[in-house]
Amino acid sequence: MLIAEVSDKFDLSQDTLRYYERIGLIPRVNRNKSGIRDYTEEDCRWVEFVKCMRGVGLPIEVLIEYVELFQQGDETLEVRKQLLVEQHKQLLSRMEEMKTVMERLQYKISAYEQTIGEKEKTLNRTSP
Amino acid sequence: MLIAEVSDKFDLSQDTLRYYERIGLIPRVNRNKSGIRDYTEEDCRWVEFVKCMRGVGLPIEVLIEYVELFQQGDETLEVRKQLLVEQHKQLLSRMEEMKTVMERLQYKISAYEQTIGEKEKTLNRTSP
DNA sequence: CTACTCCTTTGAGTTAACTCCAAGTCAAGC
DNA sequence: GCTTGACTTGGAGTTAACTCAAAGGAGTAG
Repeated sequence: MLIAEVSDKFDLSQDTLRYYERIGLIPRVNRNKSGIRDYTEEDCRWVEFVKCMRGVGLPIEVLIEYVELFQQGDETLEVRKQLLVEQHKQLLSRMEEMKTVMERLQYKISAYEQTIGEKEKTLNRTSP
Repeated sequence: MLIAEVSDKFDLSQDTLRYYERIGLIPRVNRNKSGIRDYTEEDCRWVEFVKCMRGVGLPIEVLIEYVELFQQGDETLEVRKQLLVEQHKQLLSRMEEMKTVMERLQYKISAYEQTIGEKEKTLNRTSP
């Protein structure tokens, strides 16, 4: 698969794809005889994985570390698992924070509705 | 309240507090006769509000707009409410995304546990 | 062969959100 | 009166995460 197709498929610019590879956010992609990137299925899965994880804010350094560990083989299974567990935990606590903020927003919204409702009542009383 | 206290209270650097004010993320804080910021209770509530909302990723521009609308008075009640409703919606969809990512992580973690478990069995079989 | 398009690399530029710095002011302590 | 320290301002510097640009190679169309 060429970079243009991967770019379309995952809605990431070619520059971003090259950048991700450069900094080790995905493993190095093979080139064909003329030096052009040829993404395998597995490369695509990495791209998709990274896009997904970045999308919810997992730090780049963590993902880079994950790729590095992955490339070191089976000895790092446990460490990789721990890394995922830690990120899962982080996501959970961020979600909890978001939940309380959403409740706060909802409270404020209700207060606005209340206020607006009262304004309208006043208006109806004063304008015949 | 002096900037140093506000800085401590909300764990934001003085630079950040000044920056927030400069870009309109909080309304302008009054200065005393010698030009030094003197935060009122309301200023503090703004700081806390902004810190909270930024913490879950509400965009700065949106918050700036909210402050502007607020300062325009009661005519903007409805618009402000809509703005909050929209942000509430955004948070909800981000939370849904995070939830599916967390499920995915959990799935991966289980797969790791499985694999590691099998490795150990093999080890136990081969080492007396 | 020439032109064109798509890719390559290296390195520089951009944007957001701070963060730091220099020069200056003011009030308090000695 | 001088020093100290916390503050002021405007503006420059930093970092992360892209994003763009310049220079060049490979393969295809005319």
